[in-house]
Amino acid sequence: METASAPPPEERRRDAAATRRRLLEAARDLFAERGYEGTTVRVIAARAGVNQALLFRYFGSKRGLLTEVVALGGLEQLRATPPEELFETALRSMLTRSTEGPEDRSLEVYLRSVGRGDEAAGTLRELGEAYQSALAGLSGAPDGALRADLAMAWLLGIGLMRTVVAREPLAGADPDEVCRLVLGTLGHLWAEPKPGEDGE
Amino acid sequence: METASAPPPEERRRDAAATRRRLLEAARDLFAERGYEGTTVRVIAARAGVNQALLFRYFGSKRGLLTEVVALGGLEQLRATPPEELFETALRSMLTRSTEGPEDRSLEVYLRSVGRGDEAAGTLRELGEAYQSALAGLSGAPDGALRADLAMAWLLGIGLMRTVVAREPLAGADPDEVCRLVLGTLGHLWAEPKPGEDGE
DNA sequence: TACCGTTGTAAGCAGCTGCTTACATCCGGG
DNA sequence: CCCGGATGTAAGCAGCTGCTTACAACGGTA
Repeated sequence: METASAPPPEERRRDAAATRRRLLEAARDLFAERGYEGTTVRVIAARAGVNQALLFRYFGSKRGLLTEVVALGGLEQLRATPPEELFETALRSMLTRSTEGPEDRSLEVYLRSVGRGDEAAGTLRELGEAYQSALAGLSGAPDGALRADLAMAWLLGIGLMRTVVAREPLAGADPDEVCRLVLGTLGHLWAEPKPGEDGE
Repeated sequence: METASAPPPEERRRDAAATRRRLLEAARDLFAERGYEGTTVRVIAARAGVNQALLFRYFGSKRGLLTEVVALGGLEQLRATPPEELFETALRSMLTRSTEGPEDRSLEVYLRSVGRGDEAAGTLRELGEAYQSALAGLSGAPDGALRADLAMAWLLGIGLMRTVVAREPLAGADPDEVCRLVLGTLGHLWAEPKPGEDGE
């Protein structure tokens, strides 16, 4: 069938690297959609079109898979995005379910995986702290970290409300409109003065 | 010990009503702390000091228990609270883990139980819509429902961030301070104009 | 061609989940 | 007293979870 003149990729039938990548991509999307605990290894393997035992061969555990997913495009891409665009980027990617191209889903993965227990704690905490310190600088206030946490909390809540309860009008709202409302309001959070202090 | 002059309660050893109530209270607290899916029937029964089979005798299913928990202090107490105090009341009860007295935990139960799937959907959706319409009136804007959703999303996110990831500084922050920041910021959400429209 | 590590597969493990069943025990009314 | 429904208990069900094991099949190398 295929002309043998093109040697390189040619769809190898047994390809560990490709299998790893497919698992990684399936896990990235599923974790972002359903959270860590809401995603089963069987579903990950199925979406990747791979036997689930291979997940454990290549990543050791479900937790190990999460670690690699987060490490993959996560911290690095975070550092490449200017802080003032960080929140809007994350919010927009959370509001649009397009999922095309290698977007930065790391914040989304983090926020959606936050639910329930210590299972996913360690790895995700690191990513969360990185985002926290990036956002903290946006407010001149000395409690910038707290304000950053509140902003992330809102992001988390919006994501859950949209995809999990899917309640109208939030679920079907125009992303631009939601973005405008949230970003406009958050501007005031950064500026809100501490009690007993003048502005910045 | 006890004078026999008071016949009525006297701690009956087999008391269906008391057992029901203990299960209800245990479930209310646990659902608020861990969410619906994060709470197992065995844990509920254990905290209530009751055999878990009785949970099914009295409520039919875990879902049935949730329905009664929500119906209990939920919608009724919601209607008794003026809308402008609703958000602050819910936020405060979420920020303080005191858990003393029969507080209105209904919004907390709702928000914490929102995670994952359709399991708890029906009953909780009703409660959520009641809160939504109550909050929607706070903004004069025609998209008040959307803004109400966004406010509830923030509440949900703050609760999850505090109890689940327990990340500093949000986890240990002074409730009054958090309250002030959030309420101050939300004031701007109610006032934020729609594009192409003047204020209200 | 014969070999052997790499890759893929099927089955099953223990532990958890919500829920059910069969059975003790209490206790008020006859 | 004693019977029978109400109440409480122990055990177990099927189905799910993350994970492991024993084995088959491929394919580069010697």
